[in-house]
Amino acid sequence: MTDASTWRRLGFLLTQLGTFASARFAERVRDLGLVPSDAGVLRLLSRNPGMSQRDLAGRLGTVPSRVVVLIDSLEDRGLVARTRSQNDRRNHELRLTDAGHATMGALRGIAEAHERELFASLDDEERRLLQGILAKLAAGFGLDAEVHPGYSERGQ
Amino acid sequence: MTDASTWRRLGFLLTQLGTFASARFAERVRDLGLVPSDAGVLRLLSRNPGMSQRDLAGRLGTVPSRVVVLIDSLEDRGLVARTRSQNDRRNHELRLTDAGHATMGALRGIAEAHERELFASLDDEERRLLQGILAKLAAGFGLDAEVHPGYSERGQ
DNA sequence: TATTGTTATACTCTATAACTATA
DNA sequence: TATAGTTATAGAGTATAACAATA
Repeated sequence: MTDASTWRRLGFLLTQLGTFASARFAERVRDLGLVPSDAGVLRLLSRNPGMSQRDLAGRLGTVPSRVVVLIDSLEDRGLVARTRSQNDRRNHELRLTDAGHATMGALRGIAEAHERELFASLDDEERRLLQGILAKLAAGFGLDAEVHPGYSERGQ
Repeated sequence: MTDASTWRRLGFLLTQLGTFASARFAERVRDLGLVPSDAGVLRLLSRNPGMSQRDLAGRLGTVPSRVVVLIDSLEDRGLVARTRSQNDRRNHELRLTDAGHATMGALRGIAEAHERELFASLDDEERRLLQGILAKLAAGFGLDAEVHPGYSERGQ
């Protein structure tokens, strides 16, 4: 049995490191002129081209009116395009533009550099163990493997 | 060498799980009528009674004006008391009231239950490994062992 | 009548700057 | 003149509700 101080420290560490990792990622994407929520939207649209705003809201766990603001901003910067669906003209189909795909490519590079930086102090065995344990925890809590958090309520 | 998809997944998992853990902790402390930032302040004051607001701001990584709001709220609820320092009447010495100590006790119980819930799916060996790896990472990034994140800027 | 997206609006959180009281 | 704390204020992010277009 693990003692109480270790019990306490584990959740604390997870929260601290998760926050640290997010903040560091935010710094990096800012170099691309993006905020973290932009990055998540681009990622989701690159994998699911043609998604409607409503689908996107559902997937991100937020409300449609928030998606309007997110997409307005990305559209203004020429990274995402809205086109009216021909099947149902109420829908907007969302897709990355060419510039959006290019930014998405840069984002992949940034994500990889981010990972390398974060886990540079671990050896291969430690990384493998950490990956296994964190994946087990995430699966247990039903976390969506494609969606970054931070689209609803206030982050804590 | 670990392959690229594993690299990527690790930081992603850390952010997801950290956010999940914070959100779950926020739910639990809400049962005590607190928000997470209250919990961190109570914790710090219980270990450092007599702290000034300026010291607290520095420790939390935020600005003095934010501390005013945090302490106002805790004082209104009778959990923290301000007393003018006799050495330097510009300073407020901050201390938990009796009710504040009682709430702090309840908070310890909640923190422990939180840990048990989060890591229930792991066996002792996995917990030990996770603890070692996370502690190594946190130390490498210079994270303060006593301070929860979330007092500056916006959560991500 | 129901649904998609939009707008208007309000609320919370946080930071900056000006202010007061003490030193 | 400098420092601790406070107040006023402004900005960002997010949600709710009312609305227009389409089904």
